[in-house]
Amino acid sequence: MDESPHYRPLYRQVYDYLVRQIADGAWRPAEALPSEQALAEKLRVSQGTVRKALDALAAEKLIDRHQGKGTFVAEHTSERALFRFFRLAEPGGERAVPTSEAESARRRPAKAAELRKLHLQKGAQVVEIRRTRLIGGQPAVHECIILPLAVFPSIDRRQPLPNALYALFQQEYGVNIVSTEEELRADAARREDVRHLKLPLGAPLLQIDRVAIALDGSRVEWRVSRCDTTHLVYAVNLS
Amino acid sequence: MDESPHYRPLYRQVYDYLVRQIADGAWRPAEALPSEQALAEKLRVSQGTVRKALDALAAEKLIDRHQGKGTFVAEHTSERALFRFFRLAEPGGERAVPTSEAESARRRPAKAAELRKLHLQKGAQVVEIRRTRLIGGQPAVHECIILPLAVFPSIDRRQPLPNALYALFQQEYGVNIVSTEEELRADAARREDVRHLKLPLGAPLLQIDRVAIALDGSRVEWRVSRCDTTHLVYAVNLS
DNA sequence: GAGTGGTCTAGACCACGCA
DNA sequence: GCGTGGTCTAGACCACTCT
Repeated sequence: MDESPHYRPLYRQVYDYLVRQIADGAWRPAEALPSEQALAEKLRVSQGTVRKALDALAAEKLIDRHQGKGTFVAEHTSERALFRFFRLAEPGGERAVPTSEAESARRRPAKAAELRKLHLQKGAQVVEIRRTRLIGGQPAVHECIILPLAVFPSIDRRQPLPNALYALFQQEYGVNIVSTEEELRADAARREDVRHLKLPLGAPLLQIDRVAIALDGSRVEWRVSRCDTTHLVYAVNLS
Repeated sequence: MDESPHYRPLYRQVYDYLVRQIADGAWRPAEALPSEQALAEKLRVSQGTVRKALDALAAEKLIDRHQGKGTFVAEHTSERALFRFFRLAEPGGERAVPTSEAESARRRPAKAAELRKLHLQKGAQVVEIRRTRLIGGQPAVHECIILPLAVFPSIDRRQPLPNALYALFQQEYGVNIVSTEEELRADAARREDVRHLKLPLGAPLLQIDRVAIALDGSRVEWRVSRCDTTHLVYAVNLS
């Protein structure tokens, strides 16, 4: 494996090695990794040590393991991505499924706030995507998405964009979203919101400010969603 | 251990046994459990099997483990409970710390919605607590908390209530809150909100509807918080 | 030094998916 | 029946805390 001045357990080194391999695309999404035994022999450690590393990866949903079948790179299918990061639901439970419309994308230099949010260098280019999302045929969310052009080259030329952007990020750009940081607040509908969401001016809406973080820790998306929560709720389960 | 018709791995049986022990208060919060070796001998399993069960408990934050010291029942100190389940923060990061004022508690029969939310039987008594919470000296949240009287006997006579209710639940009633289900929506300030939160009528506010779930899976608290998010945000990190 | 949890190993056997 | 991951064991050694 590798040597470092500070002590790092063997299984941790195996873990880091595997994360790097996945991030570098050594195995495609949904493709099988080598078996525990094969990895153990290749890395010259015991099978138990490999297993501990793989269990950690599975806990973070980076891989899927199936007894009798093998270990696979987790795939950001649109259903999974929606279920994992899209939190709007009917009050009481059922997860809501959105469709998109009225989409636009354009590239431009990043503004100061965007440089800060995405940890970009001055002068960086971004793509701004705006779209309205419908739930049950009704406009429910309008969102503004900022992406660094350097991470997603020419993504602005790729219209229409799929409903689940994170699946596109993974499949076409090799970018795995592993976590998000969100800030929620209530705000009053502005003229712009009235236009997008058929709400009265000043009506309360829920604003979700999200930064998405990739496998390598970089901040690759800033998304501000303004949601009509008359018929929907944002559902969180903490534990 | 025990026998059941369906297959349950040994470590799972050890896990269930330990959960039951903790739920029954076999060890007080912050008290040490027996060592891995001692548990292994008592339960007639290998140390590795006990370890796997303990690791799972630690992952769910039911116990704390410290190399060289031992394994301890996790304690819901007020700081920890606030950090874990109180999500209001300054925009950008710093977690906000609330104080309470204008508190009231009274017992009464549960209403229909409360029976449903808390899975109570008709005729059950509940305690309704209302309080305003200040952040930085300013009223920021008004909440209405519904508790089943059967679970928290005489809790209505215990005023003033501590800021962190979940620590009280654990220490005085043996009730460990392990998870919550929340639904968030934006709403317009009503007359009642104006009185509590110094907001203009109709101003947007964030409503958090939370059910808290105890170690045994029972639903032991329904809390509706109405928050002024002019200066605060609700922060969520998903992964 | 004694006792705790943490790491690592080697090997046996079980449960599952598939051909 | 073979190969996969899942469980379980026994034992060695390491790292940390406390006395």
